[in-house]
Amino acid sequence: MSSLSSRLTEIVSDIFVQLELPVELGQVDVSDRPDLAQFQCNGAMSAARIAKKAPRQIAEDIVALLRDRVEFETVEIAGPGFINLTVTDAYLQSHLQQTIMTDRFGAPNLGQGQTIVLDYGGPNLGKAMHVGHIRTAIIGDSLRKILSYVGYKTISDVHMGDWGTPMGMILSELEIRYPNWVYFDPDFSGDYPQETPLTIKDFEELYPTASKACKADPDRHKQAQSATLDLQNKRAGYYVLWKHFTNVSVESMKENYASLDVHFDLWKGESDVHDLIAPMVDLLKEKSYALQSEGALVISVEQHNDTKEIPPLILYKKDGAVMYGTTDMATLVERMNLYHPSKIIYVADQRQHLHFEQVFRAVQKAGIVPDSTELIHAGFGTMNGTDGTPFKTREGGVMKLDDFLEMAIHKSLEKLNEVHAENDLSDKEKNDIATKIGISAIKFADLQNNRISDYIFDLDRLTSFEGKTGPYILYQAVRIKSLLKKAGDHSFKDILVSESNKEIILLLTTFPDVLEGTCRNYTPHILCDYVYSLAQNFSSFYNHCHILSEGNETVKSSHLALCKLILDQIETCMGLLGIKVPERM
RNA sequence: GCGCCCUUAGCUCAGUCGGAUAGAGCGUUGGUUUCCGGAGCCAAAGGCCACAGGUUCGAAUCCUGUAGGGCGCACCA
Repeated sequence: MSSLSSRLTEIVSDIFVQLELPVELGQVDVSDRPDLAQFQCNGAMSAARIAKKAPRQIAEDIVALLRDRVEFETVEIAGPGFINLTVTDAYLQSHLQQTIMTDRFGAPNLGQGQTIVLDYGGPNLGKAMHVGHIRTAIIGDSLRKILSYVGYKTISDVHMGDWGTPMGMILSELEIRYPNWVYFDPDFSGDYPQETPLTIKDFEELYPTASKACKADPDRHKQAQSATLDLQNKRAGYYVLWKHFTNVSVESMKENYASLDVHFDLWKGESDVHDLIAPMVDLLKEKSYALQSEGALVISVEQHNDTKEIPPLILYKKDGAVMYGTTDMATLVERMNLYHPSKIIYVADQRQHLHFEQVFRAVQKAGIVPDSTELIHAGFGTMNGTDGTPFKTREGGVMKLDDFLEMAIHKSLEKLNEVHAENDLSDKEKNDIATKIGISAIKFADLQNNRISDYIFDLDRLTSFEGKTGPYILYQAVRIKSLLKKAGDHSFKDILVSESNKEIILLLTTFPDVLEGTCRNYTPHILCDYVYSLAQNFSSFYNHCHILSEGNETVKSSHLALCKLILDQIETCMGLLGIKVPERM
């Protein structure tokens, strides 16, 4: 770690050790009271109990040893025993140049090359993607980028829902509608048609109709379950037809994810691990973990110190079909074999928490995943509308993902036409910029919330361009780009610390801490907060300090170098959030 | 019934390992442009951190209880 506060922590910790106090009490943080000092250490107060001395006395002892250090401008004690620290401008400047102005802004290497598998897609085959799929994609893809940046090798998997009951619902629905299709003729033995009988349009209506019918009629539901089982047993006609709609569906998903600018390394699904299920279950039977219960084959996941009842995970339903718990387990068999990851992170709705707990316990019990691999459910809140109930469009339906994106982009385009009324941008440029702005608004609005709390899907807020938004940050970055262009050729060298830029330089030195904090609980909102502060600080600096008219060449060059550094930081942070910065806007 | 999560400004949310005067954005009110891009900047008003106890030198943060809300609990994902 090479943030400035972590450097100071090293210095102060040494002194705590010298005084035979616990090393961790030497923790130095950015001050809560910038009017008093830049940094603070609260350890003297905690040490009082251990050392059985007055906190102020301990603070005095520590401060006596700190005063000689060249790093500090002032070292003071305040209140009950806060140690307030302010560094010299020279030290601040050298730290800036030696760590923050290096290739990755002092980013810590947390991953050390270890592998992390991320699972953040989960779209269902045969269903049009809607706004409900947006959170996992945005959060997951951002985590992928952030974790790669701090030294992990990441592998992301879209993990499609392609093997469960919804598949049987669609197949049975088609069989009811088109009983004469060859796919449904059990005696058919020739070659099935190469051409798909279905288009993506068909799916918009097909699944909702089938799902509704199954809910209303138990017999219809049984039919769907039986079709699911037949598919899982790879009944020829079903399987071929399923392949057709897999292809159609995946193509459309790829378009959706491409317009969101979300990437996956693997396009796997539940069905891909089908052949691993039987051997896995055999092994579980051998170890006596798989047991018959109420007609189903289950694995118990209770533990003796449980404070609650936790139901067993069902491996095979009584009709012999598998559910997603089983495919999730088998997927872990595959992931362990192929990648040996140190962590596997599932970015999925918090409502699935119990499911993941069951799966995690089951694979740990079965020895499929060793203790050395951490399994994490990074859950996020339920998506509600502004009235606090599950989100619906004004017409009461689900909002399709591409319609939503289109809305945001369209709104950006309108704003762009206002600003660039003189039409010095081509339509293509405008569309490109509007896309970047619209996507930035959506992604930033989503990521800036702590992922665990429920999510208010507020269209106006998600596509707003003012205040704490993606477009605001883009705007600041674009202003810097414009400024640097106007300044002409420059070699960026030293950044001189002065009163006008000290605050922003101090902020820049916290970047390594920000990354560390973001990765601690997989919460990109911490990074959002940082990049927003940075943009805000820049904007303030920009308004108070006229750069191009600066007469002193050294000062001007320093300002420009700082602007360049801030721009690079903003672009990097936004990149980690999955947001691209345009040249103009 | 059991369990998990939540409750912070009018609204939407931050608040990391317990630290000093709890912060943003929106909204409201006022100011700001002969000058680098005003999607901006400066400022003000706005808080019983749901409530009640407890632990602590110190609690929005930890513990217990209460109220309100959300969610989950065997063949859906």
